[in-house]
Amino acid sequence: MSATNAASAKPADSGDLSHRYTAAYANAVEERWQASLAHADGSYGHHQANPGEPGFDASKPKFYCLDMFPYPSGAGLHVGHPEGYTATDIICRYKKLKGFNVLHPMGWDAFGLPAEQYAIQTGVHPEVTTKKAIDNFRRQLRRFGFMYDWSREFATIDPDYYKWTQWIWLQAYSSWFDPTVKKARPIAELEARLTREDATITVENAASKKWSACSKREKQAYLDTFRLAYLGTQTVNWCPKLGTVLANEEIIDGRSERGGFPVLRMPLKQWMFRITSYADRLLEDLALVDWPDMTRTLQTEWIGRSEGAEIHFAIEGERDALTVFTTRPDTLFGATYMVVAPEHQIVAKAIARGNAELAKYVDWAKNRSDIDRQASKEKTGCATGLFAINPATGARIPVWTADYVLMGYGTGAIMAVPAHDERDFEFAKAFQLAIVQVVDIDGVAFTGESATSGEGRAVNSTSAQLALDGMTTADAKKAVIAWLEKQGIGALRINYRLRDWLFSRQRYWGEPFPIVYDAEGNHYPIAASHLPLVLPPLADYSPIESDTPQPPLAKARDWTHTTAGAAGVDAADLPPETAVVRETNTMPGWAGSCWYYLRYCSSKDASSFVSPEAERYWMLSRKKSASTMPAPTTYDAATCHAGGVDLYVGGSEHAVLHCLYARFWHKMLFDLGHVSTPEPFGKLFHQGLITSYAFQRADRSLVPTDQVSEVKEGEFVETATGQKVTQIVAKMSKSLKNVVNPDDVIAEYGADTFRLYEMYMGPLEASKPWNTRDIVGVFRFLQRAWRLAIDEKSGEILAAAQPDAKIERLLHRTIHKVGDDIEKLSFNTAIAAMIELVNAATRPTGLADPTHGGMTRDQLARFARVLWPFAPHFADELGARLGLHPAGGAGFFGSTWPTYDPAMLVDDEIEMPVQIQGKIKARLMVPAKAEASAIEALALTHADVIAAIAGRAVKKVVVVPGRMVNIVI
RNA sequence: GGGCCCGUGGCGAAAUCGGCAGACGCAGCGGACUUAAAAUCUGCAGCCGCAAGGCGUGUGGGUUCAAUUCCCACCGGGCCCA
Repeated sequence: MSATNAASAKPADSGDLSHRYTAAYANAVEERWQASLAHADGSYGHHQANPGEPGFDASKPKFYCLDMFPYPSGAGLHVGHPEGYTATDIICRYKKLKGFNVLHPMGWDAFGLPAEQYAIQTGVHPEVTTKKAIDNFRRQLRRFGFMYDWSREFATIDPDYYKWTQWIWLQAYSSWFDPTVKKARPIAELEARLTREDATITVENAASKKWSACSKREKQAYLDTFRLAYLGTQTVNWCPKLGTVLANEEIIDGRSERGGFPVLRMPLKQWMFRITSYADRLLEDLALVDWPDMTRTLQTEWIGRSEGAEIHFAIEGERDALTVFTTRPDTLFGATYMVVAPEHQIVAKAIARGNAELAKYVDWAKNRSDIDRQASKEKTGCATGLFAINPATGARIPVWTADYVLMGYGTGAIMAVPAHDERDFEFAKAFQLAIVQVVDIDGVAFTGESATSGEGRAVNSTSAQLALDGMTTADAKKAVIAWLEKQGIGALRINYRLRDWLFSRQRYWGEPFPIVYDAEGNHYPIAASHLPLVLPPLADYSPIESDTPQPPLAKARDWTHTTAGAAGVDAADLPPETAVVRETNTMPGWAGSCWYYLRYCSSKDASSFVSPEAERYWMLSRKKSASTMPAPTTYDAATCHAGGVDLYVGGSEHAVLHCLYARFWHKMLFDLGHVSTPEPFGKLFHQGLITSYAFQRADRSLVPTDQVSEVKEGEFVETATGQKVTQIVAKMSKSLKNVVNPDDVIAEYGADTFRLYEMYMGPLEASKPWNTRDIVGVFRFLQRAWRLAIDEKSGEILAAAQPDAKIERLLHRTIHKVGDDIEKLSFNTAIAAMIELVNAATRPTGLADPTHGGMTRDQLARFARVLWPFAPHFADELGARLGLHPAGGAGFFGSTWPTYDPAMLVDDEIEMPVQIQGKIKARLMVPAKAEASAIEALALTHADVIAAIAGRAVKKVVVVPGRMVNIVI
């Protein structure tokens, strides 16, 4: 038997295949390599040095690859986690071989409700359960062999981390958005300017006062209206069940995103972020990043910029006008009534005039939950008894209130144009209000039976004051706005759907705000030198039952009641002995994830939230077109990438909230000079959801997987009843008993097989069902590759002495294709290419010289490096047995990606199909570089072609060199 | 209701500057090896048909020498926003 012929090395009858690549063998190999990454100093894994540290190579380009860090739940890793993590691990290993400095960190998003709820039930501190969950997650991630730089690991609950979360919040608190330069600036600059100019400001009760004449309190109140983090009274979404208020973003169809509980609206004083001041930049800068179109669209819609007009309607008998926002000022003549939200202050005035019916309606409407308000199709409302004047027509129009107008949108009041708005139309019909057509839409007749919406030409829109008839919608809008501005009763206005971000939560398990209040309720920041403000332990975590939200931290009386000096308030602001009370709300779960990618750059830095040098190195880089220029020191839009992180991979469920919040924080930090780039994430990618199979009865109810049997291929019945059920794809869930535990899969096949399977399932971005039966395919691939290289009896290398020309050629192609596919994140096709190579090499019958099958040691060494990003333990083991590195330690970590010869990618001769009328009739072998005319001549003289033409006249011959020939007759 | 995305063998999928549809894997069927099975190797395999051949990328149209790919309409599924 030739030792060069791996495939014919038939296994002996039994027993002594002690080096066969079985699951147990794979597990042993993997665990040995993983154990060797535990270093003597207690650290683990591969460390990537920062600039200035020993071992840092400044000549290499950087690649910062980020995974969305997980929330460490008690349930451990889900199979969905390793999907994205394997993808980034492959790219990072590849980039490492390609000569990059690679930053690939991991950490824990560890504040949040589940741990707090568990604490409420058990009394165990959330930190205890969370740290236990983190330990388990870390163990699982290491078992996958991901090459994270564990020296940079942290959790958002670490005081050393949230110290800086609090610090960043203080930056926002001490900043304002200057609209003239469209960026954040220190509020001290605003204060200095007001002092310098001795500006006249508006104080309480709309009185005007010189800055120098203002009291300290008045100055403070004025500055507070500018802070990027400010205390605002908002109608909030109060969720009694969760015991907290929620952001608009956390509510879906009137219920909490988490848990699906009802949400009530109530006014409350809360910490807010003035994210709306960044609306335009958040919108514009989406053009600077390489993100999925879907995600960009979602953020654009979420910000919801709309151009229109603000119009002030005079109210009979009232001093103040009623202001509305409309995107269709051109329909002003059609405004036949007005509607305000029940919470609108003008309603209170109307009630004060003694309108009992109105009071009754408002009470009823206010007590309706958002669910009821949105669910009811029937229009409800009540006339306020007030009348407004339509400035265009001079007509008296009634002011109504209705719950379909929400206080949170626009100004909480609308001018109703029933002829051209569906909801206004229904309302007008229900209450017999006038309907006047003012837009003639091409091809759509206005019948009075329904509203017509869209653009057209103005009709019925001319009065002594204003003439619009005949104008296009766009022109009419401009004309109306110009007229409103001239009259001083309105103006062009840009409105956003985006609201300011409610940042307070009535929760325990979150970052405390570094702020205290004096007896009068004035707020004072805690100096940075007193951070972190550590979360105090509690004995009882349960929510405080109350009509109003009561944060659990209020129970920590010893902590909340302190003095200004002890808390760390600047003595210039407040004498140190002054009694103060701490803020008892905490920050939401989003806080920690808004900047964690920055902390990874220098996660142990004690003197700043991120070391400026490390931040600049990892976040700032040149565009490809400017790659020959020296490394940048400051951002330059023409030559630098706007986004810092080179690749960010995570689920699309974070496409709006997390990715919008992080951008907002990043832009604030950018404006204040703390980070180098205007955007945090250059390229964003969403991996698809891993689903599972489930079974459905005829009535569409679902049956847990363990209650179903397969009677024959593809046919399933419910075991208990014998009734037929259909196999469908569904989300993994405990109730359906179709959740796959990664630990089990690794035990059965090894981590390398798990990694390969998830990458081979399909495109990374696609949602795909887990099919346990398919795993064996990639496992067999590894077994075949192993057998190709290793003698299963001795464990020694089994290599060909001479390279086979065909295999060498295929190897070059594989190196090329796998590298290309990794860059495109097309891992399934990369793996298919490697399988083809191994199949060809293990099938000596297909080779030119069957006695020289398999691969040489040199070929195996190149193959191992191609496989390494995907199945690192396997590849490192193979590398060690080939003598390329020691059997343990870094393996191929410091190696290079194999090169290929472009000449090997093209064949000398290729097969081309010849079609007649689009049907293939013959196949032609032609030289790869043959001219079209030569191919045509060859085709027309081919016997099968002549037969197929059967003497008919050839009208046209289309030759696409390298592709095909089509003959038209 | 509006917007976006997706429909390819029994299954996961591949191929889209328009150019041989179904690479690769699973499941399936046959053969070799084996007392047998597993494992391995090897062959077959879109559908109809003994074959020649025909039909095939959700359905119907269109553009083109040529359409999974581009355009229109519809059907089905998903996601987001109302």
